[in-house]
Order: sequence, then C-alpha cells, then structure tokens
Amino acid sequence: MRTSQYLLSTLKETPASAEVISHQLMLRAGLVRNIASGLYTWLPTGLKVLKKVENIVREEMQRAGAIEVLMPMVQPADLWEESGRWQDYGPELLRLKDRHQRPFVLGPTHEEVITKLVSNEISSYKQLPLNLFQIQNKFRDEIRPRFGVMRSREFLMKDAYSFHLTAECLDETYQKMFTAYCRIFERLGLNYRPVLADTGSIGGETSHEFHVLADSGEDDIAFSDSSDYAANIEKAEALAPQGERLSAKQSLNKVSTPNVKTINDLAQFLSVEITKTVKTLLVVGSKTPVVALVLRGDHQLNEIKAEHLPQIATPLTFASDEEIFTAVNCKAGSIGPVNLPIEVIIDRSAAHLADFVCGANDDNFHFTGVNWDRDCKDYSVADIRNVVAGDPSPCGQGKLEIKRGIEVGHIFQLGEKYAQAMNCAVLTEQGKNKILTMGCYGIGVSRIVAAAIEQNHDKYGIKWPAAIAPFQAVIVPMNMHKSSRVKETANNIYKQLQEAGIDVLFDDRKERPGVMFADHELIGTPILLIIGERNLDAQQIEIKNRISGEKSLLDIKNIMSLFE
RNA sequence: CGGGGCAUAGCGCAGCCCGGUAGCGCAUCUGCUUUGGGAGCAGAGGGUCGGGAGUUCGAAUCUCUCUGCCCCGACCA
Repeated sequence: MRTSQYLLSTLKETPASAEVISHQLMLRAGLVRNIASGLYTWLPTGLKVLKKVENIVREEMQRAGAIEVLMPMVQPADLWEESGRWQDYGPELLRLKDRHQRPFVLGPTHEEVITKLVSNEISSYKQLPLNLFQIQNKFRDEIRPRFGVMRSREFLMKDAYSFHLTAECLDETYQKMFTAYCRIFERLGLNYRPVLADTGSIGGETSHEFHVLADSGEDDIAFSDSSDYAANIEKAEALAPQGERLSAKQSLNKVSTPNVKTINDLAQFLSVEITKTVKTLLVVGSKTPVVALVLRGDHQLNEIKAEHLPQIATPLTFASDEEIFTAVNCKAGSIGPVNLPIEVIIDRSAAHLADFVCGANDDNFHFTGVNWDRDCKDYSVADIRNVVAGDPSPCGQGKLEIKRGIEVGHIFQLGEKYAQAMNCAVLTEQGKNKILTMGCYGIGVSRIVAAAIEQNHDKYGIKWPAAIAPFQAVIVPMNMHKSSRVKETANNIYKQLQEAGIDVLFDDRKERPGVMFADHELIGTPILLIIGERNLDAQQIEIKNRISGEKSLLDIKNIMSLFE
C-alpha cells in the first residue's frame, strides 16, 4: 500500500474528548473516528488491526471444533419474551418497532436466536455436541459509554454457543474453549489472565473471565501471590478471619459524636482504629422493606455478593433517606446493629470484632465497646465484602494481590436456562426427550484492539504486537523526490516485498523525514525500512525496530531475512 | 437517572464577566527556500459562534428553552 493512495488520517494534537491512552492513540493514529456517543467508524488502518484480531479468533475457534454462523443483529421481541429477558434485561436492551409496529430488539447477545435455531435444526442426540460461533456487531445501550471502543455501544464480538446432552460433555467443551482462549491471547501477544468470575445477568454456574492486565482496566482482579488462583473481585471470596473472636472487655457505652458523618471522622473523633469500627448500610429487602448490612469500617460492600443473598432484592438498591428514617428513626450516618428492628446481616470480618464502635440509631450518637451476642443477638453472617490486598487467598495458598484488568473474554456454563425456556430438546438413545445443556463463550474483538494499545505503547505512539500490527513493515524513503537512487531502491524493495506477500506500507508522500518518522511511530508499524543516500553506496538500508527502538544496517540483498 | 462541565474554522483554544465589523496556534492550498526526527518566509481559502425563541437600535456575548458531547456518581451508613 502506498500512502499516497491510502487514508492515513493521523492527528498531531490529541482530541479533548479522549481520556485513556488507547482512545487518544486510536484517534491520533487514524484507527477510529467517533460518530455519536459510543459509536465509532473504523478507518482503514484500524480495520486492518480489527480484521487481524478477528482472524486469529476465528482460526482458534475452528481449531477447537466450533463452526461459524451469522445471525441477524435485529431480533424479534417474542424470542426475548420466551426467554423472559424482555422483562429482565433492562434499558441496555435497545427496543424498536418496525413499520408494522411489531417490536424488535437490537441484539446485545444471541442466546435466544441460537437456541431457537438449534431447537429447530437438531432433533437427535447423534447430532451432539455442537458448538456454533459468529463474529458480529452487538449493540448494548450502555449507561455511560467511555474510553473509545473499550466501552462502546456498538462493538464487534465473537460469541459461541455449545449444546450438550450431559454436564460432562459441556464441561469437556468448556475446557476446550478455555484452552482455545489461552491460545488466542497468547497469539495476540497480550499479557492476560483467566480469572474466576460471577455469571452476572446471563445466568449459569461455572464461569471464567479473561482479562488483559492494564492500569486503566475497569475491573479489579484478585491474585494469589503463590498459586494460579485469580478471581474477579466481584467473585473472590473473603475468608473468615482465623482464630476465635476475642472476648468482650469493655462495656457498652453511648457517646455523643456531634457532626461525625463519615467512618474516617468517627475513627479520628474517638481515636480508635478504623478496623475497630463497623458501618451499617441499609438496602431494599426481597421480603422486607429494608435489610441492614454490617461491614468493618475499612471494608467495602461487594454488591454482587450481597445481591446473591435471598433476603436482598435484585438488583441491589440502597434505601432512600425516607426509607431509612421510617425503618430506624435516624439518619444514614448514625445506624448501627444494636437494637435494630430489622434483619441484620454482618460480614465475616465484622463478625470477628470485639469491643467495636458503631452507630447508635440516634443522630449524633455512637456506641463504643460493642460486642456481638451480648449487645446484638439477632443476626446472620455472610461474605459480603470486597477482598483487599493482603487477605489470605481463598485457595488456601498465599495472600491476595489486586490488579486492574480489561475484560476481553468470558466463558460460561449456562446449563438449561435457555434450552428449557425455548424447549430446545432432542431424543436420547433411549428415545426420551431431553432438554439440552448449554455453554456460551464471548470475546470482545474490538475491545481487544484498545486493550492491546493500553498494554503496548510509549510516548511516541502504539507498539503493536507483531500478530496484529496493521502492517508488517513500512518503507520510509529519505527525500525520494530529490534522489533517483532512493526512489529506485524504494520502489524495488516495495515490489519485492509485495511479491513475497509481505503486508508493507510504502510512504511515498513528499514529506520531510521527521513527519514520516513521527507518523509511523504513532501508527506503530513494527519495522521501519529507512532508505537514504547515506547508506546506498554500500547497498544498505537502515532498519529500525519500533518495539525495541534498535537501529541497524542491513544489506539490501538480505532484506527477506527480516521476515523469516 | 442524579450531579457537574463544555459546545466559536478540520483539530486545540481565546473572545462572553462589561453587547458594537469573529480571533490565535496547528492543519489545508499556492509560491520560493529547506531536506536523516513534527522546517522558514510570503500569500490564500475556510465560520448560519450547536438549534430555536426572547431582550435590544445592535447578541458569540444577556435571558429562556431544546439538543449533543465529556466527567463524576454506596464509601454516607
């Protein structure tokens, strides 16, 4: 490709709307352009990268035995009513009507369509197992699209769905997909981790997420420092503290705490460690108006864990000021578990405290010297907090560390949820009807492009892993319009590389060297072939490696050695 | 959805408070010079100041309204 016949579209200045580095570089390098909130056009260079990612994903899915299909993006609403998600999915599901006023949705995922398809096409156990995938645009009407294509509303996703007679068979395919995903991210050249995950709105049991590690990631991942254990913080279990709870030494004492609003204020005002305080949060209950959740002062509520408790309404909703006042007759900052007239659930770590401090259910008062069972008897204990760095790993080995990750893949064992709802069944060997069990496996193809940049860049621009670089190499001639030797050499090398099937860009613009270098380092092509009068007497060109920054001279006749 | 911010040339911004001929840098185009790391000089093109309504002799500027974009949102219990 010659730049004179191409659309480079690089920008010198960073558009003000871009916050994270990958978004800034994708705009500056001319990979994408924003068209509306969460909607992007892929420019030629960006599309080349996207296609390379897509092809690696496709090859590995096929290698693992999955078969490609393509389903429509627009789906009839009745399929979603059949699965129950017309009610459950919420405003992320974009609903629309056609000219006959028939309701449709813009597909955020395809469980319904694929289950319907398989239920129509498959009727015998002999046709199983089956693993179908597609690579297709999805639409999710995100509350807050951000970070460019990292969290956009329309995005490219690979989604696969497998169908099985037995849980064992599902498990086998799940393991194959796990392995295929590892191969994909290794081929992409990314620093990634598979982590245990919550199954979220899709439902089901076993689940792993694949995360690319990057500080700008939106998820917290907990790792053991001495085993393979890794889990999304939503899922990572906080173990109960070791040993017996200390016995009560202090007596219950109500103290005045005027203008103390926060836990930090409280700890400071009473000169106690924040770890000797508890905070009490009121959330909407499933059977009662409100339920109290009690956490140690320095801990944070894990909303996912809390939402899974049967006493708590889904989705988790914090009680309003009015609901709080109705239930406990005080303001939010003064609630505590002592004599609380509602159901109390305490976190394992809070349950281990003795002689602690809490709100007195009376504005501007707190209790000190509080002890479970003596001062507060009616409660249950659960794991409802986020783990923190230094907690013991739930696997039993080592301590947890926490890092940020970008979720780029997610695999689930769905079970029978959709097959049941849509009556997807086959006849068994015994001639009996059996509902199928399903797995589903997603990869965010467009998000991978952004994640790769987050992990591979420097102050000059993108440093693409070789497997997904838009070009394998770029020819950068110095003052080609002045030197017929440079021009001839550049053209010859371009022709030779093209004929050898190398994806090479030839910068034939009449630009100054500095402009060319800056553009190509921004775009991040791995190898720069710099052709100038300087080295031509010796029949050499200069090679610059974008990743390492190393420069070297190479005899022109050996040029193919670069691509072996 | 709630809170905050922004909207002026392709991009980045000033002008607005205090109403009076729409500006700067970069980019673009032309010419000359320059040529191994985002050049210099001279000139040129490019704007319904996000839309609508109002106040006024006069609105980018003041008022109202709509739209779009960006940021933040248990941490207080």
